[in-house]
Amino acid sequence: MSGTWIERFKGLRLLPDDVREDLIQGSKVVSLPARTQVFAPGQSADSLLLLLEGTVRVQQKSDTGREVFLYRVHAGESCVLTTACMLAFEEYSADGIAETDVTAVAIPRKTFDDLAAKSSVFREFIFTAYSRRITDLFTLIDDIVFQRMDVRLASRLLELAGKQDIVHATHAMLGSELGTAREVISRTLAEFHRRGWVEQSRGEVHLTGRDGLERLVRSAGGAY
Amino acid sequence: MSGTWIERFKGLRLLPDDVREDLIQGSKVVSLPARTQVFAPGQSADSLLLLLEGTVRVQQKSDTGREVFLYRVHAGESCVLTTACMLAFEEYSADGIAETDVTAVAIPRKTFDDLAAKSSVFREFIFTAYSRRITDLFTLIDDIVFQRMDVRLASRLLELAGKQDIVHATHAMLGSELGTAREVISRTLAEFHRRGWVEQSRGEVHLTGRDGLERLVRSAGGAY
DNA sequence: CCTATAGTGTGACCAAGTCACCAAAGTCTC
DNA sequence: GAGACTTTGGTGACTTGGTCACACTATAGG
Repeated sequence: MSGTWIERFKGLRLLPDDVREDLIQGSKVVSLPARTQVFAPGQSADSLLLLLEGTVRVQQKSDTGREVFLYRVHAGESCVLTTACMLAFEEYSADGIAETDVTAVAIPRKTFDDLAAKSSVFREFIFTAYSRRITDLFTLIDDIVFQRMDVRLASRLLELAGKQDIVHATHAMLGSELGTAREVISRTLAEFHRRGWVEQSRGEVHLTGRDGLERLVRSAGGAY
Repeated sequence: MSGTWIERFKGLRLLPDDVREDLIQGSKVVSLPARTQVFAPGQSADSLLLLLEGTVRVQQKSDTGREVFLYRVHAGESCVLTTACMLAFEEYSADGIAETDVTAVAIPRKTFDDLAAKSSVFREFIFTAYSRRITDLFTLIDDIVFQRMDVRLASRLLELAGKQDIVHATHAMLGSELGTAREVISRTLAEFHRRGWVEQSRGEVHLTGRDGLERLVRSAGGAY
């Protein structure tokens, strides 16, 4: 009973065998191509998704037509907030878009409720996922309110680059990630360039001075 | 079995009798004086609170020492986020303060988990509460990012005034509610005064032209 | 009364969002 | 390849909002 997708989720490894069986039987693995709308406001979700591969971008459309980036779901995480909706029979206000090709486990409402009743390990898994997401939202709010844009941009660039030294994103995309205007990104990147921290070309940013960016982030007590 | 506090929570009225009994036996009603710290970061919560009387203000302390107001829990609602922490064994990053004298039902972890296993009605109650809170947070983020301060202040004044025409709060308090500086509140209120919408005195704001405020809020597609 | 303190008012300045453009780099079509 | 169109990035002028410094005023407590 090892080698199933369950092993990929730390919180589920401790599930007793019979519950595992239920979970595997009662759910199915699905694939979605990049740029699919995974869920949308006004469309009541009927499954909880656990991501196996790819990333999903969750954002909120404002009344004014603009969008705020809320968070990104990575492989090994779950779209908990879909659950919120699923269980609360409430309409969702955020929408999710597959950023890459995605494979995920879809747990339908019925299976979910059965497992929540049956297994305390499963309950804990769900609540931990919630908790983490909510904490992230708190951090996001904090950032938006108190953190300077240059610090937030530096931090996000480092995050998006990962181990590489390049970020593939237009200024407009970066602006939407941080909930700010493209112009602000352009100006801030120009400043970073002046300081020798980045080189730019169309649609990409090369990090040529990570340490500068890192120092900036640290100096502000940032999260990364 | 009517006339207990359970009746005050819509989502719990449908609980079967045996579960009600468990809930009442396994929890207790507590009272807290105004300004008590209900929960704090770094102090792992051991009960879920359902508010019977009073209000609790939930805010997040920033690294930089300032605070962001997150939301207010009213009578008939629950401190769900405490739950997140409680169940996830994670440390909480927000803190809650009783704004008034408060009475609440405290459900310890053990009871909570038993009920979650036993009753689908209880599970739905919990998830609905979560869902509502998360949606509120989304709306908050949206407001912070896209809404003008004058609209937000007008909206908040109307909300705080309720059916009365007076708000008891200093400029500093209003500033902290909206995550902005006292000076901004002073200036905006001065503007509202010039337009004949409010009169001010020390520690209070009289709404003398609700319609003006309401028009401002509506004109921006506001939430109220 | 006098003084401390909490609450409020204001001006100068800076950071960031908005608006209106323009310029440069890629794409498509013929 | 030439020309038209689209996407992306750059820039200046202006507005809003946050920060800092400091002055003024009401009120509570001696």
